[in-house]
Amino acid sequence: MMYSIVETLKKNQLSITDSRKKILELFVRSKGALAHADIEHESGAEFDRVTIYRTLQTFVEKGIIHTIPTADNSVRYALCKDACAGGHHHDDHVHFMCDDCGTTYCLDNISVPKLSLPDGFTISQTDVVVSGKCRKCH
Amino acid sequence: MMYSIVETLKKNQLSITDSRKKILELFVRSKGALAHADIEHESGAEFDRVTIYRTLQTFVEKGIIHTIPTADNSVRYALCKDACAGGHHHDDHVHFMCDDCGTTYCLDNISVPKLSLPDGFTISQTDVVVSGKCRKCH
DNA sequence: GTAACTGCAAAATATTTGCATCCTT
DNA sequence: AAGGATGCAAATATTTTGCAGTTAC
Repeated sequence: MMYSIVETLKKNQLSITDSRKKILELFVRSKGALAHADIEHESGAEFDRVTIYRTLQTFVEKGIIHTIPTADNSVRYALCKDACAGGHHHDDHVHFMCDDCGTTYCLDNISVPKLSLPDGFTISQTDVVVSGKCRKCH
Repeated sequence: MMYSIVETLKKNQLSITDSRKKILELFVRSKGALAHADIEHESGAEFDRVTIYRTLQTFVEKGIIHTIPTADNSVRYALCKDACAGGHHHDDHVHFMCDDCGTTYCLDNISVPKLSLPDGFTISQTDVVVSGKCRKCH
């Protein structure tokens, strides 16, 4: 399936700018999740740090990308599935982070099991963060 | 069951100092997880920021506390069960973070479901991060 | 042309490091 | 007494904010 950068931006009422196109393209091309620093480096330091911060924030608000909770509390982002768009991330995710190489995968096709919590707790979202060794590191 | 602050420190070959005793006591008394800032405030700003950083790091290394992956990537810590001690956190956890009040709970008695990942992935740890409304906020 | 986006400077916040002093054992 | 722990100062890293100039539409 084709992912159209420009379409995605338009669909979310965002103007088409260089930084948005290139940063979104990085996500589309990337297999794993990206941290702020990854974007800074992989884009060849083409944009200001601040622009990257603001672009990521905008993308998160629009539901184009989402943040990933990681075991080491580093901030990483990954593309959302179409279902996410609109700023509501009600889909449940499984994320995998490799202990060796640090690559973070978004395992969208693995379903998150339903949990039953103690009385008085209501669930709005469930994230599963798995650590271990990935394909490449075996 | 009784949790002995001093015993825990001794068991881990740590010298018994004021900051360690008081910070560990905060964790024992606290129902939820604590962030660096919580400790700074709740301890009455009694210790230097740096001491708190170093103490938390020491406790994590010794397996007395562990960090919690949160949906908003804020760094929080919670007491480990006895099984954790020794620096190996091989137990799987369910953590709950309230969208309203931010309180983070360590739900040790809820078991983490086993997942099957794609070929080539090996699991060392599974964290489940649940968001929603807690008891107090309903 | 206008509103939105970007870059630069700077502020605010968070974390780490070095070193002299103090405390635990 | 000796080694480790703490406090302070400062370096470094991260994130946010304000504003003027630029760009998309």
